[in-house]
Amino acid sequence: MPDLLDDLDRRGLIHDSTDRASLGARMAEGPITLYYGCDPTAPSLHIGNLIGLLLLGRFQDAGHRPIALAGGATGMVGDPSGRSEERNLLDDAALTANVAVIKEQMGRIVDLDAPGAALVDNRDWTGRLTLLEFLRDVGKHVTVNQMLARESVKARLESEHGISFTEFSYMLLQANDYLWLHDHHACDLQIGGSDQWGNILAGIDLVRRVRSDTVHGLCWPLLTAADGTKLGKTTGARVWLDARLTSPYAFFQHWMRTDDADLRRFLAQFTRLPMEEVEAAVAAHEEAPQRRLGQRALAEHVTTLVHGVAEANAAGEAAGVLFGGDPRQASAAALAVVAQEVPGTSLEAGEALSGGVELAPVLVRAGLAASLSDARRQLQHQGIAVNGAKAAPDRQLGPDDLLHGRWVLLRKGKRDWAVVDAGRSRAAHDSVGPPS
RNA sequence: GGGUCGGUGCCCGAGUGGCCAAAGGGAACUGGCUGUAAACCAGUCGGCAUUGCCUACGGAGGUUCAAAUCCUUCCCGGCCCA
Repeated sequence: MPDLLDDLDRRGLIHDSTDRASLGARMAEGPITLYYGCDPTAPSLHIGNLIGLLLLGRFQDAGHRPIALAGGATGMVGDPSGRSEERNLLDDAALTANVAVIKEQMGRIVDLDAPGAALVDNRDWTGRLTLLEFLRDVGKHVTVNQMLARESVKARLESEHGISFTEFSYMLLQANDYLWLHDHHACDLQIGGSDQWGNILAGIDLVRRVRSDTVHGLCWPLLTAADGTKLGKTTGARVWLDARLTSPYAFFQHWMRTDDADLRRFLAQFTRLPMEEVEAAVAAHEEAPQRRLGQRALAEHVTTLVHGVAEANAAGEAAGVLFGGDPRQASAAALAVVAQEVPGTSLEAGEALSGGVELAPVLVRAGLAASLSDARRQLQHQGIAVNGAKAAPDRQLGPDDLLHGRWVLLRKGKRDWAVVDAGRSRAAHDSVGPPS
């Protein structure tokens, strides 16, 4: 087994760390307890959180003890890091629901039932902390001068939006988490994205001041895709771990579309493949980039990790049908798989194929267009294909369009597919419309 | 609390009575070229309707034939003063 820190280095996962040598020495002594926290600001984690969870897993594999923290308390306050504006606060019910989802998702990626591992919610200890205790036990150890020096605070002070006292206090809550975990779980390492570095340092300082103990921090570079956009977004929207928000098929496709330039890094950071295999996969890919072997390997690994083997296979199979060749040649069984994976709709009452069905409203229902205007625009621009063949702007759906007597495949642009299912009632089938 | 400046479409940002659904940039979408990639070129980018209507420029009122643009008031923020 190679040295863990060296391995992380090769994967490009170490952006910054507290004294590397002493951290290495501490890890060599025996199992270290480390934590990674996610705030429940949305109803699901997204692929950006995957790095941290996987990292917990990497440490676990190396014999260390991971703690996943759901920020039930910090989520109420809102982290100003990387934010140009004040956050909107979530109400209690939404927060509680989000925490439940996040906990489940964390457990899916990391084995939190293993001995030494833990899943915690910082609301459990922060919720009962009184204001006076907080001011005396935490606030007293931190100078406002230091807090003002933090980049995230500075940026907000200079912006016209300002920063509320609530968000300004955020770093103290997170620092207190570290202290609490250090006290109760002997946690000596906190990991996070580089945007968390300031918060992590605040915790390390607090532990040193209050307990005179040296604890560690490690952060990975905040990911951006090769084109400079923030990671975790496809077509402007986040890629969620929740299958209801991002279907396994869409999830799979997100990775299939990875830029060649990002392949090595993503394989290294989003999969548990040994680095030798990552290098081999990249080398194989570069032999014949047009075969997209690297993207496929990446998509299969990550989708399996998040949604399981069965879903990953189904998504891959559906992609094979859609991108393989002429969908009119596909078997009924293959189309059934596609219909499961791709967004879909069915015919409305009153829409009879024999009479010809207007395409635009169907595109909207299937989620391929945002509005009728948008749908018409796409048709006008030759952006829509029916069963793989470009559709004229006045194209209507008729009985001859049914594949295997049941399905019509619609495509927008090169890669967005949807299926019209004439064999099912609409109510049971609609599956469009995740939040943004 | 006082003064002052500001709140524009997904984001940034012009516009300061009609020619404004609102310049420009970014993002996004489609087409072309490709490898379900990148880069590049072209088009699109509030909604409904096939050249007309509706909804929009922080909220609510008002002035006017006509307001994102003027007035009143409320909410939110920056800066200065207390």
